[in-house]
Amino acid sequence: MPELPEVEVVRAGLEPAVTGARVTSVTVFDERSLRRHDGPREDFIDRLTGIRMLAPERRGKFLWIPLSAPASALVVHLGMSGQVLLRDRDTDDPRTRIRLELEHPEHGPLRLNFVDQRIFGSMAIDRLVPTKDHPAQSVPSQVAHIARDPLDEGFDDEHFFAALARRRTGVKRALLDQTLVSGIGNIYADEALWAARVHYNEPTDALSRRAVSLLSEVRAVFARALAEGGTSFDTQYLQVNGESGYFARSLNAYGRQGLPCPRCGRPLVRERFMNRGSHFCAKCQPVRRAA
DNA sequence: CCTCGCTCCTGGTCGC
DNA sequence: TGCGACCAGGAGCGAG
Repeated sequence: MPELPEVEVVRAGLEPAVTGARVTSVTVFDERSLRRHDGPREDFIDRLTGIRMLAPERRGKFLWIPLSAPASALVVHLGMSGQVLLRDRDTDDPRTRIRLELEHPEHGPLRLNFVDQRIFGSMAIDRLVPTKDHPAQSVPSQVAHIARDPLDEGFDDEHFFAALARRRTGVKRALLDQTLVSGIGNIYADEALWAARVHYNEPTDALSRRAVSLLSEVRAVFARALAEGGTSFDTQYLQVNGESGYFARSLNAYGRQGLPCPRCGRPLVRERFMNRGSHFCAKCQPVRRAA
């Protein structure tokens, strides 16, 4: 499941390939992948064809490529199973929903396949709007309600702690709320909670200072995943061009139910929560109640 | 305004 | 061998 680190690897891998490239043709194989586009497929195709792409940007799990048409961008969300694959002109991929043919001034012709098995992801053309807290920056309108992510220079730690404490809910639900803090999905939420020794359903207003270590662990988990994703151009290109699209992770809690906790040895537990799995150590992450 | 549950989706896997 | 049930979960939406 692509969360912030995976999306960032895609963004970085796309950057050298698409920046300055011109879109020569667009094919929409499945209109459901345009669910978030405001208009029919013809509108999407018309607005993209012939346009030039600028350097890709990201906030949380949202990725967008600003376009030469003023104040507009191609917004990409990978959803559960989305991939953006850079190919040569002759290569196709199963379950390609949208295809862009590009012409790059240096790299020549390039094919960009948007592949998505479960069609939770999407592409859309959207307008860019200034951000509230930093009007010199702009983001797509459909990203404007998303909070900054913890790797964003503009992320305000104290503001986050205050907003977290005001919530009347469990901490994992809060971590997954992209309007509070963006980029965290189910896997890295479980990993950060395990590292900070916090139970997933602990009330946010009971965290107190452990919220500080929780945010710190979120950043550490992201940093490790990014390090695994590689930072060289070649590695990034392989990710974007690769078969799976996602790099292998070393996980301590997620998906490890029944296996020993790497910290205390007690078998890890998996419970259903919010219609998905929560993986944790019942000893290291005991249930606590509000103070 | 806030919280929470439902819905969208497909393909791999499992059990009968 | 075939087929139905189940499972994975990000994000938007509407109910309360």
